[in-house]
Amino acid sequence: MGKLSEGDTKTLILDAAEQAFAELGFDAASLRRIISVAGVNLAAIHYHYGSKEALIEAVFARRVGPVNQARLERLDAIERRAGQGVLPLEEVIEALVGPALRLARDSAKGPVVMRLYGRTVAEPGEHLQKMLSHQFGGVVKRFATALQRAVPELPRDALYWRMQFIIGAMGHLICDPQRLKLISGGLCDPSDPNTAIRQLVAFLAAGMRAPLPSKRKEAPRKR
Amino acid sequence: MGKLSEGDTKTLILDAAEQAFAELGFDAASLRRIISVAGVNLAAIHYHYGSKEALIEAVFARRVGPVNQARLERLDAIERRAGQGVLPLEEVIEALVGPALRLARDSAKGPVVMRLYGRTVAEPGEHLQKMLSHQFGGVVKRFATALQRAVPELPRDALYWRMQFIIGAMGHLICDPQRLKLISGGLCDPSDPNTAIRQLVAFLAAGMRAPLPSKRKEAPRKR
DNA sequence: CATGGATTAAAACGGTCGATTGAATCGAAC
DNA sequence: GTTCGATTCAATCGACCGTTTTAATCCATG
Repeated sequence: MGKLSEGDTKTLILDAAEQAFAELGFDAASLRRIISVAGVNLAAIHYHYGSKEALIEAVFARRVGPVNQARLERLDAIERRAGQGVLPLEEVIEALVGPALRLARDSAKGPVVMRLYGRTVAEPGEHLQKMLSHQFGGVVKRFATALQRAVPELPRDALYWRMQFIIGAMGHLICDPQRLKLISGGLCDPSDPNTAIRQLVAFLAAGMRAPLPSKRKEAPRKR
Repeated sequence: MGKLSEGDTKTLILDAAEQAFAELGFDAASLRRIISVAGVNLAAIHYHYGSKEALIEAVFARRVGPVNQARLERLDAIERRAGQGVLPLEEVIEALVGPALRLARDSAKGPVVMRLYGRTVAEPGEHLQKMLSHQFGGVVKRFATALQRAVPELPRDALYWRMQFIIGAMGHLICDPQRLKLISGGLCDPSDPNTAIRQLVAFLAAGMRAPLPSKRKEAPRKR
């Protein structure tokens, strides 16, 4: 039972794969590049993981598992504290976006992990999408009911629309932090998770509390 | 001077490539699949476009150009109407997200175009990112100043943070409309651009008007 | 030291990719 | 009707991909 973790081939592969996937994307990152960075043999990947798809899943699960667990634990605490009453909206949103954004600070990997994490959402391919549904399905369901309890007067269709907006804003911030620094002229530093979380939670909570859009005025196109 | 447009090889390639890129992603969509759908020869792609990269750029530019033009025209009209006063926030946001979301209705292609359009944001690769900066740089700058004029009391750093959230929410909605229908159990129909725009604008406008996040309470992690 | 399962190493397999070549075909101008 | 540039075609190139195979090496156990 190898309990060796430093220099362990399996972990070396995982680290190099994570780096390569985040930098180049899942398709463009070849196994040969990964093994050259990891300093191991090509066949080791298939020996330890079986296939490239399984390697992708392993890389993904290592990071997403703890994040989703942290999300659910925070949500548990919030619900326990609130009892039967309404849930505090800001805290629910923070439980959803906080652990993901904080991943950049907790891990020595830094922005690399963020890009990997956010990129998967937009990636095509049946395999990745199945994996996403499997990994996030439960979390999405739990937070849907939690958000409903946080803004009880919100109709269900608007709730789902706004959840989609939350996921999009969070995912884009996670996926591409460099663009923010670029367009802001260096004014905003996306690698600081505390500022990012504060700004994001304030924005999203206000969005969740927005009055319902008026039904009419749907096609005022010139004529 | 070929003014023939129906059955034109160049256009056939462009249409098939757009379809394939949207469905499979830029890397996974091979030129051989594109030519088999278009019913043309493999060499025709290189004859008319020179390379796969150039083809991607052509596919992208055909759709993004008109969208960005529509955005700027709408913004021009808003600024003209407002004179020196503050700009109406909802209309500025609608000018930014409306043309992109409406692309699905205006084009016969439907959701295919949406997925292509949104996917590029999250894609890695130096070439695509250069292209993005070139295509969107001006639009981002224009809308940054316009949004500043719409919420004058907002500090500049918060403005850029919130612009990033706007782009993320819009991009995710454009990129992956199916997930919304899935998680909402069919309650929300993302292919209806009017509803999508109404919901998105209401959410984003409220987010832009959100009070500034409090500075403290930044690390209450257990200890 | 000998042994046998676990791990690593080197080499090759079949396949697909983007790109290129050179000949065949088309179509308008003379 | 011939000519010539524009376009299409089949065939192929070299490179790289993920995967597999087979042999060498390690290492705890008897």
